[in-house]
Amino acid sequence: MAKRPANYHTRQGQRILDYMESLGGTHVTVNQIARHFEDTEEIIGQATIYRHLEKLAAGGKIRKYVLNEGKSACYQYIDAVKCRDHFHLKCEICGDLIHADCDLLDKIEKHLLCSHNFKINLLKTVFYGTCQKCLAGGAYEG
Amino acid sequence: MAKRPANYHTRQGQRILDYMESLGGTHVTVNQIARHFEDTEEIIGQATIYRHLEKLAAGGKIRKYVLNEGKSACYQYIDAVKCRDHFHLKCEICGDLIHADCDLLDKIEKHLLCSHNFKINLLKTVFYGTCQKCLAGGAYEG
DNA sequence: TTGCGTGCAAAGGTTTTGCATGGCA
DNA sequence: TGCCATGCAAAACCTTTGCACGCAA
Repeated sequence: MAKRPANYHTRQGQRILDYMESLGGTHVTVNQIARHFEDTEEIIGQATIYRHLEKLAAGGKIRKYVLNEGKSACYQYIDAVKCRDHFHLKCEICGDLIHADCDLLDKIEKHLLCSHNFKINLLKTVFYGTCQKCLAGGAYEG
Repeated sequence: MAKRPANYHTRQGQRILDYMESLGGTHVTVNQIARHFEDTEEIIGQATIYRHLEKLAAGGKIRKYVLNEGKSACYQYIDAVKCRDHFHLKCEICGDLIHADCDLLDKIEKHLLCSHNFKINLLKTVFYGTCQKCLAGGAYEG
């Protein structure tokens, strides 16, 4: 009954995944991705990029971030295996992604499950805030 | 140099503030607010609602949540007395947004700040996962 | 009277969707 | 061959902005 997408292997899907991997963890917007393929003269429609990013994010290959409200979302390649058991802190100012690995996580996970009956998905959950550097530096853009 | 708005007292501004207060801390979107005034046959333009919400948020009367990039923001009246923070649990299956209000939040907040030097932004952070209903029912919509 | 606040409509931007076609399995 | 994926364009969506008029001070 659950309609499962076939997930064909296509040139476009491969190119997009390759590109995300090649960035080594840097985040990019859809616009930047689109421009990249324009530059390399690969024709990949914007809708296709969106569709693939959505799939990749759902599958845990990449992660989607929303740094500015009206602005476009950012996507970043992650290692789904390594990132399964720690949580992620995304700095809204510098954009850094911090992989936090500590036992608070267990507590949160258990508490949400026991007290709120909520099973958290760590692949998708991101804590937004301000990182050490930006807290200290007090670097505010105009 | 800072151009300070005069902040006239107007019917619209009062009505919007009244309405936000009357909700007692519940979230609403701009759309819900607009519909409310349509229902009560108060003519208040959408732009006016946005402008007032922005002012109220800037003045600390209400709080703005940006939970999803393309989706509309949520606004919540802040009661000076019971100005409780809470966190958000978003069910990936049914889409429900749960407002969880418990003291685990304080622990998380403090821990992230003390141990990870990370100041979490609760207005933006959302915990993704599976809610009680969907865990139990296993109800998948086609 | 002054000039801010308002309402309407249009613009701006990002993301989604419809549909005919092409490509993967 | 069947069906998904693609590309193009248009639509949908939220939010901001421009402008003339009304209303608070």
